[in-house]
Amino acid sequence: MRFSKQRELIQHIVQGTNSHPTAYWIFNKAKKKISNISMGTVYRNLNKLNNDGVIKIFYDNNIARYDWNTVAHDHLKCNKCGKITDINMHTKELQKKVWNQYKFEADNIEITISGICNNH
Amino acid sequence: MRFSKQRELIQHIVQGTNSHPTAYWIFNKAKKKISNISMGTVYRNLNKLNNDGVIKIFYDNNIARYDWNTVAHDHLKCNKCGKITDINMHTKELQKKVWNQYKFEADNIEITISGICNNH
DNA sequence: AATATAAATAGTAATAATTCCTATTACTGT
DNA sequence: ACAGTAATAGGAATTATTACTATTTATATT
Ligand SMILES: [Mn+2]
Ligand SMILES: [Mn+2]
Ligand SMILES: [Zn+2]
Ligand SMILES: [Zn+2]
Repeated sequence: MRFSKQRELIQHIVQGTNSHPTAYWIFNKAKKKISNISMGTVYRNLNKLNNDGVIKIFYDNNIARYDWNTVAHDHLKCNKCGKITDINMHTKELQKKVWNQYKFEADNIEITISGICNNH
Repeated sequence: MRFSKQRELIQHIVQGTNSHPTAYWIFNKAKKKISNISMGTVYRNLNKLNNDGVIKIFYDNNIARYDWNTVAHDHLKCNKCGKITDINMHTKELQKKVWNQYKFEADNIEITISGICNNH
């Protein structure tokens, strides 16, 4: 993979926030440094970085969000303030259970819990 | 809520399959009975039925799927054949854990597990 | 340093998924 | 039967994402 300052910037933006940003948020942030950057470039590079395991993509209802934290973990989403927080459920146990009960070879477990966070 | 034959048909379609269909699949099925039905009508009524607790909506990556089974349960998605199967994890425990550890009031827990099903 | 190459980008068009708008329709009470 | 009104239907609009292509840029080779 060839170097590109666009991809480097996009990676830095994702790695510089805990907010689990959307592509559009990243695009707007990137524009401040590279004013003519395009959405196509943002999406192309986010997917590339995800495929390389540099960042992680996940879906919040029907929109993609990007996460610098590539270690398996889960999320709490507050319905009041929209904040998405990292949590850790031990999914290894679920993985085993699913194999024992359903003979299903799980390679990805996503748990998204929505509700009301401790700020309210 | 006023009666409409469109909504009745949409409800019947969702309740008549275990395939966790998308809006588009439901739309195509509905067209066979009401040829001029529109996507807007399909979405509006699916959301209405979901809000009334008649059916349940969930998201498979970035697209909505609809489920006649309104009792809390989770899903296995096969990456080879695309089949989505119902499973039961005890989310009550997770709910408690999240409250104890993070003081987060969970009102919805969605677990989607992807991998390879026992047909392969 | 100049050149060749192949990959990446910008800009735009296309597609897919969903929501919004407004004329029409159907339930309710007279 | 009729009027009033709120819900509905269909299509237009919006949003999110991907595809296309001429141009630019990084890197390897001379
Ligand atoms: Mn995270
Ligand atoms: Mn189900
Ligand atoms: Zn909150
Ligand atoms: Zn399968």
